[in-house]
Amino acid sequence: MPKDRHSLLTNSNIQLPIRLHFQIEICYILYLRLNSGGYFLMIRVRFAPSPTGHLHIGGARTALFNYLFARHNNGKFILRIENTDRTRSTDEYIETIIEGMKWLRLEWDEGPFRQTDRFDVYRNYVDKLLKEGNAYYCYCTPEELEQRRKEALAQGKSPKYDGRCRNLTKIQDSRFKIQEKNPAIRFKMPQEGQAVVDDMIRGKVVFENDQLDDLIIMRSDGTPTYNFTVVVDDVDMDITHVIRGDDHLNNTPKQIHIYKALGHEIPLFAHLPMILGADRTRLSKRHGATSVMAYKDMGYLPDALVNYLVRLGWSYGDQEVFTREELIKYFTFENVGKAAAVFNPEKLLWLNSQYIIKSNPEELADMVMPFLENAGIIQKGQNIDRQWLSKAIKTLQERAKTLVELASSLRYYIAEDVEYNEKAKANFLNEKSRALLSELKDSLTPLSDFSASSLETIFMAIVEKHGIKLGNLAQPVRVAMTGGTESPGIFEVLEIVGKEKTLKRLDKAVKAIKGGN
RNA sequence: GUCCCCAUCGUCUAGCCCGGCCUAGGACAUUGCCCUUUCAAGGCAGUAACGCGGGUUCGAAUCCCGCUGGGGACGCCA
Repeated sequence: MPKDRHSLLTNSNIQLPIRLHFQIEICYILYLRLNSGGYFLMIRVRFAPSPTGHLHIGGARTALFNYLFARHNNGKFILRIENTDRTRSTDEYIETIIEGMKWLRLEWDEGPFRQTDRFDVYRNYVDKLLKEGNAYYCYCTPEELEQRRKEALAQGKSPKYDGRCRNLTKIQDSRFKIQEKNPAIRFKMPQEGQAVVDDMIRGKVVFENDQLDDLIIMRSDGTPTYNFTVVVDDVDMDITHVIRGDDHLNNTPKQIHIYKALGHEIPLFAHLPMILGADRTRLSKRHGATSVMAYKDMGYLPDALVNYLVRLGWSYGDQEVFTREELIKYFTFENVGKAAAVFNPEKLLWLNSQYIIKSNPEELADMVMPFLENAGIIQKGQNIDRQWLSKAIKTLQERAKTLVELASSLRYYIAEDVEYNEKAKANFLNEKSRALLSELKDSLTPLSDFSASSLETIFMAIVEKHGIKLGNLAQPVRVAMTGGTESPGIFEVLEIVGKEKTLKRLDKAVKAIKGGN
């Protein structure tokens, strides 16, 4: 296996078109297969969230692309928790992130690893850099640095670190140590030449090294920082492809130099375009729900959310709806776009309705239970005939866009009684319909086969007898049965509600009209 | 201020690499019609986009340059 697989990709100094670049990458993989006696590159990717908040839409999309890329290539997907910021990271957030990943079925192969468990590893690498002259102690205080940054910005200058501790003499250094100043440790960034990021989405992105500053890799309290730990972990975990948000593109040249200082080959990168809110700024709480679990609570199906998220930046011709298997089969970075995407809740809602239509009623019955409890339609632990519930759900599938809506429509099937919508009552429960409702009730009373088809026969007989349209009978019945004017076909509704409750509700409607007048 | 990224309907996108099959396709939303016991679902039709300016070329959404616009990054955050 060649030591520097990257040289194959970076030797050419022309700007490669992306797709050509891609072909080279594929050739490279084939090359490995051919030249390594059956061994071929095992793709290893990771999702590395910081537990300073819930799993949000953007993070979930990043996780999803990592997952799909790994599965498509029979590689490994690793979950790593980046919690070196101990002041903001919490275990609760670690749990909710894991919960979100599980809900979306983004199964990982290794981990979750926590960076806080790996501090000795980072310490070793820091010592190595220090010993080899690639890092140095910095005695500037955060306050001083903040002050200088402000000044530079005010003067319209770059807020880059001025490097004043970079070349301290041994004497100066030990003088500071005697003063018991706790130093941070900075990485010595090359100041000449360029760093080239090899990106699967954007091609080669060139940065001038003199733009880069000596970043802090270890805080004065001895904890390591992100740009350092991310490289150490990716090296340690043999990550071959770093797939993450666009907002990290600017960090990448710095990380590349750390890879080099560590003597490790550089992975391939994929910087995904951002997800924006309706105002085209970075998606945040201001734009509505951003946490994945909030969508669960709003009655979205995980597969619908996954399907929506994948289409933010990725496409496969004109296809909109994908099974998980199709996603894995079709996913490549060749079809990932470069432009940021606006999160559109309406399209997500449409996809969700499509997924509800496609689902088995039995599956929906399971999924809707918590929502029924939440809405107080059934009590916790209350027994409910699943077969009957599935039948009821079947009539509602194409009418409910979320599980919340589904639960709420289920109310008139399950509850003992219904409450009338005022407008519906005024429009349909009147003197004219009273006789029809009463007649229907009488016709239904002796009926033993309470099925939709035999109910239809009875309805049609009444309609014909009076020379009216079916709607003239159906709408008042609908109000009597559901309290409102919208429902599945009236015969199905009656069949599912059942004879006993149907008669009761018809009776109540007739009485309501009498009482009302 | 500096650096980086991006640019097709209101939104997600196809087409761009390899210029002509583009009178720019699909989807969401929206409007109208059909179906219909209501509401949906479904079907059909409509409105709607290559940011601007220069090149290159017989020919540019597609290649090149500039501009404009948008986004992101510049932490002892990740």
